[in-house]
Amino acid sequence: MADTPKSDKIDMKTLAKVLNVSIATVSKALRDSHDIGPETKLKVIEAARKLNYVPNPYASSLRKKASNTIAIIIPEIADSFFSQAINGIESIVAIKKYHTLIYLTHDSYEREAYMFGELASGRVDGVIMSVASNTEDTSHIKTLQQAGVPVVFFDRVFNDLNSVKITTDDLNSAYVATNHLLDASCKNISLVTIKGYPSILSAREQGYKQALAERGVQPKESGVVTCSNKYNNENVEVIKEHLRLQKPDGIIATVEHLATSTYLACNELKLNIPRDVKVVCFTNQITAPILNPPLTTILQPAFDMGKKAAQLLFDHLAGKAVENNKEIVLPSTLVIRESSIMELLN
Amino acid sequence: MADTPKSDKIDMKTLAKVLNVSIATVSKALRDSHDIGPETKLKVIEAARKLNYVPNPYASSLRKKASNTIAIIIPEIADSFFSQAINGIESIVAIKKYHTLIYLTHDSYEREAYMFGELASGRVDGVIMSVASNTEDTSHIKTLQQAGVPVVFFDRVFNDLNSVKITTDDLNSAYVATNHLLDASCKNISLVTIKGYPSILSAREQGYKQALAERGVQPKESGVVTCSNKYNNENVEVIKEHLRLQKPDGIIATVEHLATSTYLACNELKLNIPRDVKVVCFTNQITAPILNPPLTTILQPAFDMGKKAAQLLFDHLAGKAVENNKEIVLPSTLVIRESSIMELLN
DNA sequence: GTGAAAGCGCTAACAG
DNA sequence: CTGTTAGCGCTTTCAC
Repeated sequence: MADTPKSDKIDMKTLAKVLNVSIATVSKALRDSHDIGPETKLKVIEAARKLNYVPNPYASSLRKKASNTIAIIIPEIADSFFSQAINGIESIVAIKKYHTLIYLTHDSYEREAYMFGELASGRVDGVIMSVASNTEDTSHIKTLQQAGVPVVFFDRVFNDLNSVKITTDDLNSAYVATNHLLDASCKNISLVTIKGYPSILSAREQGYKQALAERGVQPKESGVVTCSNKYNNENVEVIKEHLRLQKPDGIIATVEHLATSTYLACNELKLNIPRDVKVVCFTNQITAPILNPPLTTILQPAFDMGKKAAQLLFDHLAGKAVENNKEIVLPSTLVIRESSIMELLN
Repeated sequence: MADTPKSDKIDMKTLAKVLNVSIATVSKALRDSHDIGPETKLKVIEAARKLNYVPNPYASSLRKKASNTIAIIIPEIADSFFSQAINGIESIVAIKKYHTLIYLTHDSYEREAYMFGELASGRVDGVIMSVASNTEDTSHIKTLQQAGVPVVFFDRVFNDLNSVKITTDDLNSAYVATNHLLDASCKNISLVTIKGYPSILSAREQGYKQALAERGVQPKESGVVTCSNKYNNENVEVIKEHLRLQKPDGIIATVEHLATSTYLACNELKLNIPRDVKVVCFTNQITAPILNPPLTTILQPAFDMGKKAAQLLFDHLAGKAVENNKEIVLPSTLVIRESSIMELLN
């Protein structure tokens, strides 16, 4: 009834019949095997092209025990860091002519573990991932690794796992950002952050505290504002409350969407950025320069992190010796704009 | 040498052996077939769980001629519209326990056509796509459809193709935006846009021109600024040039990254938004309210478009009668902020 | 250089 | 209710 007239699928068998050769010959010719004569090869390839032959990937995967597919497992996608990282991964995957399965954990350990389960039995040849914020048990990851599937981590990594990790210098970036605010004569700097995220946000918090301590400021717990993971109005309220109570003159926001919340909170309280509060945020959003005021950011090398992760995964798949516990740290850069500058430019 | 001790893959055969039943019984028990006794079923499921059995997806796909996988084919991913749409798609895919392959065309017809080729032979059960800007020939799409793979379009669609399409009311949104600027007493409104994108940007251009015409303003060609597809500095120069020559007092930017370019161009020329130029942009970026000034946007229902596209694809896959040429139009909304407002709020 | 045959792991008839 | 059997479409020894 539907108008989808199944066009006659042509497979190797029919191809072989048409060409009056064996199916084995077709297979070898198409994979450019050394033991097929050049004319035969040409004939086969020509016929395949003409008849629009497309090999069945699953038959081939089943036989070869290789899927030519990788998985990307990340917490979320509507985030410029992750989407730029995907671009980096894709830049390599496309060259290798692999396929990419994408899975979003929405920062849930349960989903992450479920997804890893789905990847057993050869669905993918390798995995690139950034772990969910509430993942503590890593057995799902280990199980997959033990099954022979390499897992490369980027951004949010697990240090106790024996595998390649691509990170950026979170601790140092926060350290630099904090010092930058101190240099801009902030006396009371707060960190606006999110619960969880073991590896990465705690590194940022450490960098922040370390910088304060070195400058003789005792970091107090009340300087850390804990927001929710989701982009919502609640966070604006939490930050407003903090601004009212603690009256910080500097804020470091540790994740992208908290920039918006922080700006809105300041606006609603009629606090001027940077005069009353100076702001720095970890974000890759392209709108940073046109915010009110232009936002000082810690720009992460998202694309390159994704690209590097993919490169190392493919090195591993190609059997190249990849140091098992390799940890690559790509630098983030502090891009200074008006939101953290002392003297207004006018 | 690598420390990846292939754990003994356990398959149905070994599972059957352990349980002292036939392999068929195992298969049926696991798929909850009606003709297996409840105790046997339990025994099998229990053993499978205990031995950590995971079915080989490719063997099953090969046999069933169904992959439980769909493909998303989109121009780019570092764009809030597309990443939010993916979230919408994923919200359904996750429920259906399907898998998602993702392909980025980078707006290239050649890559798009290549990717469609890869999808023949059953790699996916269905496709959700937004076409590349320079795709004119649709034979690659038709070929896949004729092979029985349903293709659902969203956002950038082809009208001559016989399939489900999810769009937003681009023409009307531009029409509304233009009228909004006219109401704000703009006399000389320009459209900042991009070459190509047959379906969607031309609809926006039409809406713009139609609104002008109805208000007795003859739209002139010089009112349309053509930028490049990529986010770069060149676009800023093109827009500056236009601002200098045409002195528009209103600008409608048709794609997300042109908001940044337009703001930067105005800043560099020291043109005040909204006093000298009022700006409206098609964008879903969450930073719109904190720009300088807050940006009036045409907000597209990205998540819902993706979700609806996925729902209809699964309806089709489930054999439900889906009207073949169904076209669903979800409304965009004009969110008015300071960038297009006549009187400053102070 | 080419072909026959076995089988990857699973599902679906069909018998019993 | 359970088991036997025949493939899905491809790759890969191993004979010829």
